[in-house]
Amino acid sequence: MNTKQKRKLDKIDLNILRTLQENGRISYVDLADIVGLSTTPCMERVKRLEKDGLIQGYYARIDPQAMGYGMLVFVEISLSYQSPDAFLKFNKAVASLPYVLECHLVSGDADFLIKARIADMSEYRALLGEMLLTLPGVKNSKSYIVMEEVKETLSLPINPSSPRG
Amino acid sequence: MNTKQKRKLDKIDLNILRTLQENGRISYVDLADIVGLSTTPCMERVKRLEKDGLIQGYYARIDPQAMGYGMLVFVEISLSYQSPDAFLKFNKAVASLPYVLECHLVSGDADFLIKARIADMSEYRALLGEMLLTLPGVKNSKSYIVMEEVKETLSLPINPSSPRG
DNA sequence: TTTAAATACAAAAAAATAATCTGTCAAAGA
DNA sequence: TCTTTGACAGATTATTTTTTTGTATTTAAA
Repeated sequence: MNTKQKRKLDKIDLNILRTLQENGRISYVDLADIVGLSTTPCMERVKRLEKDGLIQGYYARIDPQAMGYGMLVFVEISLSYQSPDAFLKFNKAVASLPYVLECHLVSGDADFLIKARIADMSEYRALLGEMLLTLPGVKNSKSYIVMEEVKETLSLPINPSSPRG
Repeated sequence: MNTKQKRKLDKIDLNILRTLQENGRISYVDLADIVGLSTTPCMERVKRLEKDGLIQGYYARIDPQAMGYGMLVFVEISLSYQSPDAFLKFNKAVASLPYVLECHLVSGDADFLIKARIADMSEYRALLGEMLLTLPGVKNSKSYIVMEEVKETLSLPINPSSPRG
């Protein structure tokens, strides 16, 4: 197993996670202050949380608009054959597409749900026509073009009762 | 305007953004080394990129599974009335729901597309029945339950030709 | 063309933080 | 009780961040 937690997460650990989740570049000094520890044990906890895989990485969020990705779109994809091999091939192909930020295998009407950022309509057409629809085994697609991003966050609700699993 | 770029982004800026996007906690010393500057101008650039809104924040990614959010679901929501007021009310209500990580106003069959993480089926039922479907003006919904997360990243493709806008 | 102002940079110095080390305390088990 | 283990604070050292200083280059005005 990858996520082996030898020790249970206590309130302080959850506080650390909650804080880093919102402020990934906070100093250990400030973090220690927030969670009520001195820096040494605070840092030890962070390192352990990283090692145990609870903290999966630190990322800066870059303004998509400013990078020329003014358009956000979700695309449903259905495959002709739902064989394991077809799924595997599709997975591999789609994961390497740079515009594709997310791809999920879903139950329901479609087979895959893809989230992609592109510059504009012409790039969207290119993405769909030249990249997605030409992937192995694709039958059809349906797109949801985002008109307004109401909410977008990575932050999970972390409170004293988490984790609940 | 919020994203006022007084200066155009050069190759070094893009390199900084690309690096921070993947490693949000890198030190300025190391970052400067990567982009080929000394620490002072490197840090000045980062500060400016933050001030100008190109860097929107730094975030640690926490393992959802370990936090008790083993289930990922996308929910399409249609409203009965597509009035601006109805949208506004729905926006406000859904943005405050903790399980909802994303909510987008979309064109296409549905009105909103929501991404939510919950613990399990019973929490999903509660989310749908007690939170989403009781929001003002909701007509109906359709869910895509994620069986496998093929790809999930925040990283935009940033190369020397970006931004292209 | 020359001068002045602005910008970007490197290098050095100061301040702050990260990382390591040491010792104490408390809990768990022999 | 004694020992071991784990978590912690405080001190120390190493490293990084931040500020300061000075230089080179560019831009705009004289």
